[in-house]
Amino acid sequence: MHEINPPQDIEQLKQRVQIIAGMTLSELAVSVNISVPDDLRREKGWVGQLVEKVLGATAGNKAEPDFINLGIELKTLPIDKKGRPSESTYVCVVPLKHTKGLHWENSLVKAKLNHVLWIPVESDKQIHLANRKVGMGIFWQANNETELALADDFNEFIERISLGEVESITADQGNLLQIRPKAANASVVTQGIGDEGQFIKTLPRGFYLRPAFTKKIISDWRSGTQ
DNA sequence: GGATGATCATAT
DNA sequence: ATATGATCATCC
Repeated sequence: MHEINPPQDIEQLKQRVQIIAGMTLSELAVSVNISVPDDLRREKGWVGQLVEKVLGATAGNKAEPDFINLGIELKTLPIDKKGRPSESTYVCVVPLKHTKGLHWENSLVKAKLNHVLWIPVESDKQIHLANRKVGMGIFWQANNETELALADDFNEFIERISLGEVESITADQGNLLQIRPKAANASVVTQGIGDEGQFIKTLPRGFYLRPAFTKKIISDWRSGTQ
């Protein structure tokens, strides 16, 4: 089985997206010669990594959009039996130091969310993982209003982090974005800024998109208003 | 049932 | 330790 090359242009990516729409995860797994786990408990990123391979995304852990030549970020979106996103969407790690001069315009969050390819995937646990189907992919870009709202959230978070308030940020903050732990476990530490400006050891955090936000993305798409 | 905080696998 | 891919587990 050969590797699937990155799509050369967005048209080629759109073709691939159309081909996989309606297929099961089992069918996709066969096409790239990997096996389907019994469940996701020990392989939480399996669906995302499968779709990456199938669409020819550059596998890896680089802090940049998946299709770097197209400026497009790939995200699978778990969809429950009611047709709504069942989980939040991880965006990227939260910078906890070197926040000086960091703002929305030069942020990784903006770079990744500039253009997103959402691939809906059934997440209902009553459907065996292998039999869950992929939906029609959605190419999405924020409108001006949405981008301003994202920027507001982002800038407020960065301000608090700069002020040494990282440890008092909870998932309640933010309208579209939120900050939550992002680590193998609660004992992992990274360097951050403390309340007196000193370096501290703290839990790594990630930016996530709230389910209510991704829900609106797909409902807008379905109603054709985009 | 939904949201928050915790966690799992893998690569570098 | 840091980044990617996320979902799990528990509490309300």
